[in-house]
Amino acid sequence: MYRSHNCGELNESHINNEVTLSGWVQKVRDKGFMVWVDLRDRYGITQLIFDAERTDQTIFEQAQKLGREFVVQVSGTVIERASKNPNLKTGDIEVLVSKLTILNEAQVPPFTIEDETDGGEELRMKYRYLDIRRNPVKNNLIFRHKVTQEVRNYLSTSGFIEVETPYLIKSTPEGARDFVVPSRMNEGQFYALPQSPQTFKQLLMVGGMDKYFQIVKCFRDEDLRADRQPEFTQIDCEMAFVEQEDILNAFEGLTRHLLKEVNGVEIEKFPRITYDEAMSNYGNDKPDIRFGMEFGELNAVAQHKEFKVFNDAELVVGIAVPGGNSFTRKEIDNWIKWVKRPQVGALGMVYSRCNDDGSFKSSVDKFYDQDDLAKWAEVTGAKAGDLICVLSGPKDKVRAQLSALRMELAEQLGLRKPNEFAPLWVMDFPLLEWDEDTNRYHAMHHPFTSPKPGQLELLETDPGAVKANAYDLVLNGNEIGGGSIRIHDKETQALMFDYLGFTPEEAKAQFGFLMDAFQYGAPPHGGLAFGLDRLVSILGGQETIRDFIAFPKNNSGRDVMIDAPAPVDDTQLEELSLKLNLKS
RNA sequence: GGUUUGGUAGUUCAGUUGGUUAGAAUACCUGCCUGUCACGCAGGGGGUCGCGGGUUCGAGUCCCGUCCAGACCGCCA
Repeated sequence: MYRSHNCGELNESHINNEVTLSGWVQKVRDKGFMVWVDLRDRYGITQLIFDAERTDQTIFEQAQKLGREFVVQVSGTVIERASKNPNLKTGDIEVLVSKLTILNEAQVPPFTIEDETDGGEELRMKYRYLDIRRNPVKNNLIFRHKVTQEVRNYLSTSGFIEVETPYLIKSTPEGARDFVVPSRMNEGQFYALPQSPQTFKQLLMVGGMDKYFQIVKCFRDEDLRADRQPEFTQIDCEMAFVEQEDILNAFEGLTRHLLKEVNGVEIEKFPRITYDEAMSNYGNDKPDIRFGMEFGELNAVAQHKEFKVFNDAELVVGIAVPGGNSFTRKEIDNWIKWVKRPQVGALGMVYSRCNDDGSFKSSVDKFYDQDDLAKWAEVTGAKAGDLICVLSGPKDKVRAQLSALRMELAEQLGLRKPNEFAPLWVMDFPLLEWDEDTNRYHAMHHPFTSPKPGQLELLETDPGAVKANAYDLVLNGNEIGGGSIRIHDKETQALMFDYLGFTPEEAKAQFGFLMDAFQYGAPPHGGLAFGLDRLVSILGGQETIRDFIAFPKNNSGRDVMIDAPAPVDDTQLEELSLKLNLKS
């Protein structure tokens, strides 16, 4: 028996008990006459004591030689501490060791295994198994387990069935780049790893599994970000015989359940706004509504003077920065510099200080008088002490720029509080999106999304204006889920493919199986998929999803621990009938 | 593909205008220490300044190239 108890559970009630513990050596404090060892496992830390008087001499000397992260097994008596440590759950007791076994020695780890480690990101990733011993990472993994467990509980209780779908499927040209897998048995042919189980879950609806979910890995071969991994996990859900309202209710229920069970936060009804409202009020289809700073469109009150920059702009739009009048001139200049960075791309920024006496001082006083500026304040909702920041330019660009500024300002001002949760639904997304590169429309969500009733005709006249039965669930400025009511008849689906530029042959070759299925009694259906990694990290109040993934990939899609990807040897290539054609 | 920041001891970082033997903290090793728990005290070892080239009497420092890492833009139906 390696252990009778774990390192987190012993307390005063165990005093005088004989116990056996196993774990890692966190720390050795050798005072000469006594040696204390902090023994750590998943559950906590228990202090071991070796005493020159009470402990056998060979064991005592052995204890003095223990190193960090040695794996040891000890047996001994639980005793009351002479000086207690109120910061530790087990701080009232210690174990007077009578038997010590070194199960495995350890090299000195490359970084400290402590909550505040001295290790950098790269090193922690390379030795991730050591990183996982640390509380912050360990607790995140446990937190993730708790979330997925609650998801399974809630959905199962609601009658959903978890069904696994295949990982080796077929590549399609729409959407993200596929990871491809060569097939040995089918020379020259490739599987693709799924970007999502989208078509399979629709086929499950045709199969009559009217409430389906799956916690499933998805794969996209695109560049990474702090919140984006090439393999990631979705909570994928689909329901048959439902309208949009049913789906929103079902998954608002799930989200509410998670917030309550995991975070102890109760939220009544999630607000709903349309995509168009989100864009005009926040410049963004995933607004963070924990703080105000809503956009105020200033065309009507800023284009009547001789200021050419504004007069020539499609959109003049501003936000009120709460307390922003306390910014120094230098700080404001830095913000102007910030919006002019190529990543943001604004040409400049106009500002107006809202003084406490009700007066205004703007960077364009030459053009605008106090009455004008008062109207700006009214439109942006600025109060005394605020700073109005105004950008102008082409509508779509300037909205994106001001949105970036709004988020960065909120971040710097500490308005994005991690323990505050503000979910909302963004509704009525456009069905199609113009693609500059290919010079055609492509599906904003995916090609299986149904248009709003009666809008199919608009496809002929004004395709960009067609709204879809599509919705996103947004939490604290992050898209945590998205879905739609699907097309479930062959004719409409064929029409969609046609509009998206598929020839009938291409549509048949790529999605024939789906359209075939639609001919055999496909029920009306729709669903939604949550990004689990992101959801967990937001509920956990942290920014990077990597800290909630046991073995994440780095910025270039590499696993630095196992050093993947890596070349394969020639016999493997031979077997797969592949020949490399390297560019460098 | 682009913008940007960084790479110096095991680790995290400092290193001024280009100028003596490249420092600090921490980790590690040795010794001491009668209740430690961020233990303390004394001592010690530890460096291809990412790599290659250039400028210079002299380069961690300046220039060019390159590799690696981070953030962001493009991209992510």
